Amino acid sequence: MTAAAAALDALGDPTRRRVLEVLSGGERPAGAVVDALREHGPISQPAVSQHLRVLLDAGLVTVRAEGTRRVYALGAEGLVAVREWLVRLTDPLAPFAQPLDALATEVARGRRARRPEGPGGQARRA
Amino acid sequence: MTAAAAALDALGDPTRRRVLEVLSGGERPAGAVVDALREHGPISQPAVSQHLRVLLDAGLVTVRAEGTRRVYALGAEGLVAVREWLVRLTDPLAPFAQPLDALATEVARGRRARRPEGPGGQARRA
DNA sequence: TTGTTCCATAAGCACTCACTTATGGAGAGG
DNA sequence: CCTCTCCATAAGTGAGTGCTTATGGAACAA
Repeated sequence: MTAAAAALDALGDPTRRRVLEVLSGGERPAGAVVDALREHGPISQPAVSQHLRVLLDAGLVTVRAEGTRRVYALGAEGLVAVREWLVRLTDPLAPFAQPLDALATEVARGRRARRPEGPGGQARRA
Repeated sequence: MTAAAAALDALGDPTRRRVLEVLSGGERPAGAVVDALREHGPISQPAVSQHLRVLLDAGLVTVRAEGTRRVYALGAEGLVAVREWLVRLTDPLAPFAQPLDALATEVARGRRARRPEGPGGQARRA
């Protein structure tokens, strides 16, 4: 939910997406990410560091200290949140996963389509 | 690719995400989208129209003219592009989908090459 | 015709945010 | 100790963009 929001906000930036694509090749220290990004165009080390911070806060990457290096890797938490948000959008049944029987009943019963009515017509809707 | 980039850029805005969530309940004319968004806070009709345009360009929604109304619905094109981008990130084999035979060969050869024995052998490399 | 509804576009503005340079802390080694 | 490498943070700046109000076109009704 709000995790998906943070992740999708982070994915809104093309440079951050490229960082993730770099990390999809395996974990790398921050410096290696900088080098990889520089093959697509000039960018400063602090810029990459700031992007990594945003991705970290969004759960899209993880960090591990190794000596003087900070090794980054793809983070399942954020990626799963995005995937679930997408599924929820597409799959109309997902929000009703709990009362599954009630939903099935409604679907079976339901083909007599009713259009929303006019004045005062707030129909019974489960 | 660039379709995923456009879609992810569009998904970077919270208001646009809410538009998609509204449309996940079924297709709606633009005015109904405005009404739905207003339940979360004040917003102008042009603002929603501009967001719908961005979503349309990104393939995340489709439009259909119906009389004087413009009926919007979720667009598969953009959503699929995002899903595939996510899969490509996570699945390390995806980039090698083309030379599938070569990959299979490599896998088979790897198994043949190392025939570790007994209980003690733990070395497992990917 | 006139009037009304629905919606997109134009123009302008404020604010976010991605970038830069400068700086300093933490670890490894001489 | 000192030095070098690696990296994060601070501070400031410019461009992008999401918002607003104003406007007009298109379809339908009277």
